[in-house]
Amino acid sequence: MKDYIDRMTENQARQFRAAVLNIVSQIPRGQVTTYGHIATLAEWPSHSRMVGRTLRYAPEAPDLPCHRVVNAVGRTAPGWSRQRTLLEAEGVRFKPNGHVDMSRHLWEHFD
DNA sequence: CAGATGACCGCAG
DNA sequence: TCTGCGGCCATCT
Repeated sequence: MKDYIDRMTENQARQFRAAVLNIVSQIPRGQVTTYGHIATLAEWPSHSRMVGRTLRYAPEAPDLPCHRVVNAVGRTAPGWSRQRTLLEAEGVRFKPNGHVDMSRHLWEHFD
């Protein structure tokens, strides 16, 4: 049982952000992954919210496919309708409820 | 320094 | 399938 919380030092926060950007840059075209999964791959589980923050305030780099990141149920980022357009252009299918068909496009970072 | 916020998550109901 | 709620934790007010 966890009776205390590990807090990030500034240096760890820097590495965390770098790891997030690195992971996102590896998402294959036509596939998506989740904030929580990225946090886990970055070795900081439970920091899914920080992943979202990192991407929201990250500089819009052309080589950073942050549009391939959705939440656990496949919902796209609020206030960014263009994300769906970008994904559909890659062949990503959306279900009638407006969510990405995760069973078909979820990227698990297989090596 | 206390309370609110969010590109989140998972479990009920 | 959808909504609500509690938990989460760095930031913001």
